[in-house]
Amino acid sequence: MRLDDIDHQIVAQLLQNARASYAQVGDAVGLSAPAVKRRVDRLRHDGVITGYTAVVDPAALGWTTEAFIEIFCTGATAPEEIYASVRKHPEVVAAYTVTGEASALVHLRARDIQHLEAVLERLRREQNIVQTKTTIVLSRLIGRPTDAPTS
Amino acid sequence: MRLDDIDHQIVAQLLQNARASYAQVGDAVGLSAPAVKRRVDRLRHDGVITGYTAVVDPAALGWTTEAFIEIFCTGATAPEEIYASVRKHPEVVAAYTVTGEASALVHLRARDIQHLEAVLERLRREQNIVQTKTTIVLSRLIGRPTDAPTS
DNA sequence: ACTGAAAGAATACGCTC
DNA sequence: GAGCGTATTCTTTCAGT
Repeated sequence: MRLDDIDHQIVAQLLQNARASYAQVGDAVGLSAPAVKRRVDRLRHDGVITGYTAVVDPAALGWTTEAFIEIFCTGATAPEEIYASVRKHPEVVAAYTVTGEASALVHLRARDIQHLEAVLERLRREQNIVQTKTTIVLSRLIGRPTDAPTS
Repeated sequence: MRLDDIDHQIVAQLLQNARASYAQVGDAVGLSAPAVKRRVDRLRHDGVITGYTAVVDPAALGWTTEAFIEIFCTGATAPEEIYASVRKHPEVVAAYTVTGEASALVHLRARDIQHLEAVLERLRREQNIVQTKTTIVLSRLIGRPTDAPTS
């Protein structure tokens, strides 16, 4: 599962435009369309590329509020339990276990402040969670869509 | 620029698989392929969909370390200045200005801990930045690839 | 919404290193 | 044998009506 330079170029192309045709990608990297397809198939099979997604502007869909929540859990709560508590909430975009005082860091998006408040209440009702600390995003400076997949 | 229910379904489909054909999307939402294309064109034109990207597993590319850095700036540093200080570093995946004590929150990815350390040193050399507080990601619990675009 | 022309994807086959 | 390219067939896309 070693990736050569052309593999990296192909990945870069697909990061830029996941709907590009194999011929287009081939033009960019100096390969024929079937050769590109073979490599992409391999990259998918090897788990380097796990999927393709549209890049959507949340604000255009009416999701104007974004926040990071530090979650503090009881004693030694396993990551699986945190996962279970957090995955139910569709507003959660990402969640991580982290070093430091907090047990986990949750990245979420809400329609507005009222919606955010509702989500926080829901989160705090979870059994494991004893405290939350919210940091609201004022503005997004950079946001490369480079996040890893759910599945 | 109002979106009806079918628009939302189309967006959901493309979030799930950006390389799906118009016919496939049409099947899922109950429309013909050309009708889907018209709507997608409109969604792109209206800035709801800003692009398409591959979902890549950073670990498979050798990027195993991830961290969130709270950045503390001198006095009243403008968001533009923070942006300028942060955008140069390719390891930065996302950056936000936030409420709370910190001026900004930076999400970054590095190859390993040594690389992370190097990035932190680079960041701290920036003029505006007086202090950083690093939180290292131990494990990713959830990561829906729903982040907004760069441009 | 449907049809016809054009473009792209997938497979098979032959060539080179 | 591993990898690329060409050729063919089949599907998808797109612009007309």
